[in-house]
Amino acid sequence: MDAIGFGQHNHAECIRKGLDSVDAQCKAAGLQFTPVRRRVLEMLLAEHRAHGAYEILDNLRAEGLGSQPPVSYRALEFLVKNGFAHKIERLNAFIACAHLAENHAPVFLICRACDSVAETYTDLTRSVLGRAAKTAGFLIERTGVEIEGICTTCQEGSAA
Amino acid sequence: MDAIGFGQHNHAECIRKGLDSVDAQCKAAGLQFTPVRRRVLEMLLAEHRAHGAYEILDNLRAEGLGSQPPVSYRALEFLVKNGFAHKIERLNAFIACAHLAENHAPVFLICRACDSVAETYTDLTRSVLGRAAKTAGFLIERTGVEIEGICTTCQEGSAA
DNA sequence: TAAAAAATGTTATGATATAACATAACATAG
DNA sequence: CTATGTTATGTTATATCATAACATTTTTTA
Repeated sequence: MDAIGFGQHNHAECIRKGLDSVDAQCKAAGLQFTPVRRRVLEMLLAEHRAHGAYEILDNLRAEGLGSQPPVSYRALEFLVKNGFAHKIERLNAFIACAHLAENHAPVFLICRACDSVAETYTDLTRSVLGRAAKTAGFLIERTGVEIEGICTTCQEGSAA
Repeated sequence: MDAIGFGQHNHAECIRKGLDSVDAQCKAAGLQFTPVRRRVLEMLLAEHRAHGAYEILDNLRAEGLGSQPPVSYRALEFLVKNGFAHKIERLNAFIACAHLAENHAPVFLICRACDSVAETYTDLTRSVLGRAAKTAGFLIERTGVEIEGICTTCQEGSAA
């Protein structure tokens, strides 16, 4: 139920901070952080792994917050659109943003052994990628970098 | 029917070279480059954009080469597994590899206006991404970099 | 408080993908 | 050249992921 992200941390704190931060950002931007949206973000924050839309929906249903697919998809869309969550395309699943506040080009490290997902980021304009795009005269609007492999914890596990 | 990739080029030549190269690689590796697999690769090579599995299937069906989803998915899986094609996760679609031969960490530039996809690449170990992963002690196995935006051609178009 | 805008509820369906098992083609050792 | 294992194909059925469309409710704002 822990050792994720990758690395130990005070997870309750991590959830609270995430919710508080989004709460504040929504107030500032005049966005409605409704019960369903808040609860979905809370579910995503609960674990540093990607959650499928139907998994989220099952939870919402159990709590009487919604029962049909559009409910979870809408909440997730809201979170993604406003930068509070990201979609991991490779997994068709969603994860809470780990770098709220900063404007960033997210990079995901996906462990195929334990399914945990860590988020780091890169300054795209200064990276190899940015230069490559520039050379091609390509106007970058959005980026997704997904790296699949084995996290530190799982490497240790198999080495034992 | 052209001006893709991004940039003009002899496209018939481009298709022939792709098929020949894969043909040779399969022979060398003892892989069966069967009619269905060859035809699917040819379809992918025909245009520098991503093709959905069902679009491929429709074509195969029209040619009497297969009629059920597993047919196209299997051929695509073969091509992807052996590095002859890539899956663009963001589009749930497939594209012929533009850098056969070289061992590369592909980077896709996806134009949301004309749907063309250009493939470039990065040396992952030396890039920002590689360093980020290294810091986290993450063992990289596969990478996918997808950049969405507007290609040169389409920028010119809207500026006119 | 009326009108507009945003969010939610609900039905239905579309789009993507694979499990599972039967059959056929191919490879190669005897 | 044929038995055996392996790889590829055919086919049915179903799992999984996602959204269009429209009715209703809530919230915002004029």
